[in-house]
Amino acid sequence: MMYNPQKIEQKWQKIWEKEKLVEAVDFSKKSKFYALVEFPYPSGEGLHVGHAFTFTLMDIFARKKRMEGKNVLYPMGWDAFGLPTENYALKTGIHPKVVTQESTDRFKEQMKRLAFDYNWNREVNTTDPNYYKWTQWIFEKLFKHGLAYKKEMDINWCPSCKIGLANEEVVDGRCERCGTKATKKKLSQWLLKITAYADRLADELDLVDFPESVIASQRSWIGRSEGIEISFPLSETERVIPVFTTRPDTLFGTSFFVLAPEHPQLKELIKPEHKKEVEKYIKEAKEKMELERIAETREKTGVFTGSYILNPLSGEKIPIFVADFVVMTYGTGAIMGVPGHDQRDWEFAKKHNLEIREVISGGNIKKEAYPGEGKLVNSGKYNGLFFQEAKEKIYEDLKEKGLARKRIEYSIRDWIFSRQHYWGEPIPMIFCQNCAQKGITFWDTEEGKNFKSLFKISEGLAGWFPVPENQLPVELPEVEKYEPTGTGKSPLAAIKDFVKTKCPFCGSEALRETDTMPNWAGSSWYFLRYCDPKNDHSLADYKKLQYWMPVDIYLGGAEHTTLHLLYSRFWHKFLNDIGVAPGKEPYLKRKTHGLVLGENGHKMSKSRGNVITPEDVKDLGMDALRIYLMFLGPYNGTFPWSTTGIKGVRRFLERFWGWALSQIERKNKESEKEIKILVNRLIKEVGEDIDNFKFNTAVAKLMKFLNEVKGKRISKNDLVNVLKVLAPFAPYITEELWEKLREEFSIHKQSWPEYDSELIKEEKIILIIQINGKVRDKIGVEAGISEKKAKETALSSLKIQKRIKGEKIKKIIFVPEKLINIVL
RNA sequence: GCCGCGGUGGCGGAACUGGUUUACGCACAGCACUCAAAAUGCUGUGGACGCAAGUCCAUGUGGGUUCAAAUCCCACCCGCGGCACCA
Repeated sequence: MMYNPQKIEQKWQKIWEKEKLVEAVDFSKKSKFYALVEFPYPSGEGLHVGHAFTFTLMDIFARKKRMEGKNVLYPMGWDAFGLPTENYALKTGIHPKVVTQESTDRFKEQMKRLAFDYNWNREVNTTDPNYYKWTQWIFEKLFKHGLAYKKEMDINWCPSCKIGLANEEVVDGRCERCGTKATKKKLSQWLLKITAYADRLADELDLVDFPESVIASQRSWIGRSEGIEISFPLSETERVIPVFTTRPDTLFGTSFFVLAPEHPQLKELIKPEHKKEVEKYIKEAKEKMELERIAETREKTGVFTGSYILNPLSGEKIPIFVADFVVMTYGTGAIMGVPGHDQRDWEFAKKHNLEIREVISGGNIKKEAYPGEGKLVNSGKYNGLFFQEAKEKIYEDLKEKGLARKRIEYSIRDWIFSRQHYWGEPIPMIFCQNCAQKGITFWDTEEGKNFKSLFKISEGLAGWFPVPENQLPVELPEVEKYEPTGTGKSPLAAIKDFVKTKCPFCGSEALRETDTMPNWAGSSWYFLRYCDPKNDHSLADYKKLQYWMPVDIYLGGAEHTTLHLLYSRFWHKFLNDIGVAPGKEPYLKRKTHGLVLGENGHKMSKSRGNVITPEDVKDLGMDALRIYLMFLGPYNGTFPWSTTGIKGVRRFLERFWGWALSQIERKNKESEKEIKILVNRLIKEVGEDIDNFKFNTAVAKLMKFLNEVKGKRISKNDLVNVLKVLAPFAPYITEELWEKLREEFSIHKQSWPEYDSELIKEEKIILIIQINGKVRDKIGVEAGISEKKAKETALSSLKIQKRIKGEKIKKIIFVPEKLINIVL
């Protein structure tokens, strides 16, 4: 009988649909396992083999866990808010809701064809009002707890998409999506105080099993830096200007002082004779900023203000400059210039002929700044101290004078949460002009007064009220035009019925917020919703969350290590703080998957025309596709697609099919011992490979096994075990052969076979005989051979005798079960 | 510049708790089947020299540790990813 994968696929897909295989059962006594793979954005083009790669990895892993008897939660859903859908709607006039429905239907059908065995009864969709009701609910909680605030600010703006961008969405100064150069625009934006969780987001990475690279990326994104704030007294007034430094030990090396062009105290320090020059510089710096001053040459420009500041310990008079290499967004917007021990300061000093003073010995400061360690010199009473010690001492002395305090700086910024688009969750807030004028905030209302906020409430929120919870969700209204207005307002602003509402506090006319949330919002908590996807009363039942959470293994893309992963950890920690989600961390273990490139080695994209979809290889069969994708290489690698490669896998399945059928016909009673050993080893090794995410070598072992047993007889029992081991990889062919064996439906409800550990013990080993570490002979010997016997065997080898003739044996090294090395 | 990961045949990759380098597959070559081709099967395939048995050399480069290094250490080169006037 010919192997006809398409026929088999159609047959079993129908049966699996009707007769459910395995469900995830809430509160089952079996031990739970939560296997999660990042849910996709259902693009109009459908699923390609890159998606298939990722999903197959987890599908095999989850199937194995089920076979091991675990109660596996293995869900799928749709991260469906987003620009492409909106853009498509813009072009065609079809409602994004309709487009999304079509796309998700298509994805789902493709996933079913690929035999991804998800718990479809737990499907979630971020664009479903019953889902985003809770996304909005979380936002309101963030607001009430002081973690959401509004701020007039310069935001990154994409002139092409006409949308505000988060810092994370600007890559090399360009819009992450369309590549247009980002500009700045002043808009009033909602921000989330992720900075309040910066320490925990960094520290609690110790609690989870994430790849080293992910931890490093997250820590560097958070960018914690511990230092002190030193106040420098101005020479002419009583006032001080603080700086942030991690190197107080270099204080005596300060030969200049720099303020950022935007520094609030700058104006009063400009002396009349420098006014023209300084104001010109500030103006230029501002313009430069708009043209991205980062990308420009890093020449250390700057001008003298005419004013001086005093070294807080030595009293030395220090000139104050303004320079744009100092930025207002980090530290205090002012620095102490220590050219001897900071490269940027060194360059600035060179350019402006300022003194470069050595205060830490060990480098050659004539050539370059020395940022390393050493003893203090030229530092008065601190001379001779090691820099670490000096840090402490100087800090103590400054603190005594009230001129220093410990300070931690982060490079992470608060999360800009407003988007000026239609296809996103409406931010559920109402602005009341009447209350705003009276300075009334949510926390002045009856509800607000009784509300215990976990964090300090930001100012400037007068007149802003969350939509009462019983009115959630704030549904997206129908609109005629999806175009962003380009004025900085979302298309929702044009819908009067939507915008006009009543103030929940005073009842007078009020306006709804018309911005929507970024597409990171819905994905920041979806893993919780899978645990209880249809709950109307809460985002998920706490008991169910306690049962299923945390996610045991989370597979996702490298592009999400600093954004999605950080945002969702932040939300989870917050939800834990307010008692609606258990556990400090949502994900126990994170794995980063690789990428399948087009056949030409470039990233698959419609515009490059190198996209391969499952449909393109349907003749070869989905089992072949699954196995081929696993066989490409390690799960985290990047590989070009190869059509000849997948044909090789198809040949393997073809041979397997033929071999298995002939075994079924023959009805062998017993396998030879040698075959039994091979089967038992296969069970062990493939099982371990799956556990270790080594799917490529698991496939290699299956292929090797077939090569070794081809043409040989195997008992039914052994064949059954081989099928079970192959089943997670190739669900269709194994189900079909299972049926031919007249076994009870379905192979996918079976448990993972056990192996006989006695049987697979090696009886014979190949003893490697080396001379001076080079392999000179290999002899088959019994396992567990003694050192004495091994030596005898080695020395009796003719090849060895020839080589050691006339030489003196210095020593012989024996490694049990492995080798013997004769040193001459 | 800093942080993380990597560099093994013509290609994707195995082997990394130090102990047979190149598993498995692709590609290629020869043979069989065929009028022929495709498909399939069998055999071969790291490099150099050799008719051969065989010998020597090979895991980015250069050193080191060790009886023994793809694996550990040092320096350097290259590639990928992240961060970056961060004070």
